[in-house]
Amino acid sequence: MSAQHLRKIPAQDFDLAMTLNSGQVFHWEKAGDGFVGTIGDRAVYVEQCGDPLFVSGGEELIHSYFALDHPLTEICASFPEDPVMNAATEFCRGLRIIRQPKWECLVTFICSAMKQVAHIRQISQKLRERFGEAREINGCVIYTFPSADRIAASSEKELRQCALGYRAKNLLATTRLVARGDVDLEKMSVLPDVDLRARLRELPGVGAKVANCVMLFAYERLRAFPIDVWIERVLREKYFPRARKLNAGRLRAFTEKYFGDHGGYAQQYLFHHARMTKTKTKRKTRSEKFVTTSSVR
DNA sequence: CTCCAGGGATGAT
DNA sequence: ATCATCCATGGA
Repeated sequence: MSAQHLRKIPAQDFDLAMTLNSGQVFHWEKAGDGFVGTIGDRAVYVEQCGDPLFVSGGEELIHSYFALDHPLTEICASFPEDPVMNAATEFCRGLRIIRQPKWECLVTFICSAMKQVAHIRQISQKLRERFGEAREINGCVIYTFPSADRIAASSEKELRQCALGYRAKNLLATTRLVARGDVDLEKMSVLPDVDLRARLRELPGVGAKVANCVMLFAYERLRAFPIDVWIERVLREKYFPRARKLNAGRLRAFTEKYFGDHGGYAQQYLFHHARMTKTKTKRKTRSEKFVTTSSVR
């Protein structure tokens, strides 16, 4: 795309590439010097050169989607002061929690159960290609995220062809609740955190973790603290290095009080930092495993 | 080949 | 309330 067709958006304290690659959204693709993707039913191109963004596809929409109005300095200043949190905050400078469409976010995280980020991207892509609408931008063909009505008109068999596996049944059940109007995701915006979480968890395929992801990434509930295998590993290794009887309830109680009003942001920084700095440990030999496990006793 | 992944539903204690 | 087991699929 030639530069004169792009509009400039100021974007201080924002890292576009890190935000899109931090495991909160899964459909953006590299294109030229930037990324193409959809925001709702709009196709968008975004690239970052220095601080500002250069975009085509609707400046106000993009400004809101990437949450450029979030006071990132204040948010980071609200984090607890400890070495683990400080390292993650330094590493994730410019990473923002974006405002995703609710339906799209809910479906994506129902599909995320026991899946690697790379595979969630594949599932998202297949759902879009099969059920969404094509859009063309910057020489790329991309697809909108399909509506609840469109997915409700499909079958479990069709969904399984998108590599959904056992998640297909839950996704279809939740889709039908939304398509029939039994659940109104937009109206749920007015609910306080506790009630919103409870309502989300009534949906098939939505447990504590997925509910918190949807609250954080689509309902802008910045306290919501999803605990997945990565975060649980960080908490156990870094914050409770020698604790026994550390169950889910105990972890939840700790995270809710320790990480504060922007716990969701803190969680995302810990998550991304842990994933990006993971050391590809050489697989332990049988004898090493024996020494390790026996020394724990 | 094996191991594991941004977990949830279910049933047994 | 808390815990064990099963669930599909594919990347590493």
